[in-house]
Amino acid sequence: MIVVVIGPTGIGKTRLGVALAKHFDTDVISGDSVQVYRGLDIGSAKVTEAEMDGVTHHLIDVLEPTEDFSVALYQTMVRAKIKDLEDAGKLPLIVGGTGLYIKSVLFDYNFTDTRRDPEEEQKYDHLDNQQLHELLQERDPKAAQSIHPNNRKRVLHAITRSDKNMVSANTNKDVPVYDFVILGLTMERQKLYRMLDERVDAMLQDGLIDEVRGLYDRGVRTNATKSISYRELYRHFDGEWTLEHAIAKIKQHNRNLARKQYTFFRNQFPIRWIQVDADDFDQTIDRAIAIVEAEMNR
RNA sequence: GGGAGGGUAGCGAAGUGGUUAAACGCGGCAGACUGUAAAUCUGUUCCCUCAGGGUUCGAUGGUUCAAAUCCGUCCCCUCCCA
Repeated sequence: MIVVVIGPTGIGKTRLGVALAKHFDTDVISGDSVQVYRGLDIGSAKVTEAEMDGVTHHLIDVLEPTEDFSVALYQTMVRAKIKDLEDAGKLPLIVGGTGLYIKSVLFDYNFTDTRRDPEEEQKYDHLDNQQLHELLQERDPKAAQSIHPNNRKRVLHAITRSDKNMVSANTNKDVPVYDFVILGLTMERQKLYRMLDERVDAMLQDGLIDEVRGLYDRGVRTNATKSISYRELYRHFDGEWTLEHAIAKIKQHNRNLARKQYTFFRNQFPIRWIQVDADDFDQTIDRAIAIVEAEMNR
């Protein structure tokens, strides 16, 4: 049995995670694609030492921002961690908001095909979206059917995959590989949006600008620095945006992210939703514990 | 007081007599999702609905078969001269 806590950014997953870990005497496995990077702390809303309150957190600070990361790697690392915890007689607890990453762990995703290959993809620069899609239609009709012509990134990936004689044959994404409960945190949209705006102001107070400036000055420009908080301030440092505009964009992007997360969760996971009352979080914790215990006793 | 330019859907902004409920962008909402996922992409967005219907373009009164688009009056905004 695995317990998973998901929910939009800023809703309180971290807090609930720590509470559950303490109650069930276990660790937290992060389900976040940005917090894996060292040095991206304030901007990624990474758990602080104080917030951890003694609870061990895995998959946090495991990579330098210059290192590559991917779903496949995440899946491998987390599955290994789950095994470690199970072997130690502990309840695996995954807490995070990166839907696909978490889904890839719980369901039977096979990342045996190739990863994206930018050099191979360049060979198709001369084709427009429509032509590319037609080419894919010939090579891998099944993939073509499920990918929109305008989604060039995915069309290209499917084509370069077909170049290597690998056809998309993955159909197991709905087959679970573990027994799990997924707790989903939710709250009124407008209220969440307000909290997100306030959280950005708090990050600024905590030194967000210095943190990002440090990465910028080191010349770090990777996928890690394309995440929210970092990419907007980079544009400010590049002279494209005023600080004020960058901050407004950070807030905007956090709201957009929250909405996108809801869409993924709602449609991709069987979820036990818990309505969060920010003024009475203990109630949220109690409800979560009750749901998990009921599941464990089934 | 004199002169010039404006007021268009949540916001910005096209449109300057008919095929315009009104381009486009943003924001909102919804959706897709197997190697950048805090990514990439799609749909939708005046109101009621399936077809279809009902109200719109500062206000009001006109002209016209027909107006966001032309004319009168009024209200508000910006700039310039006094």
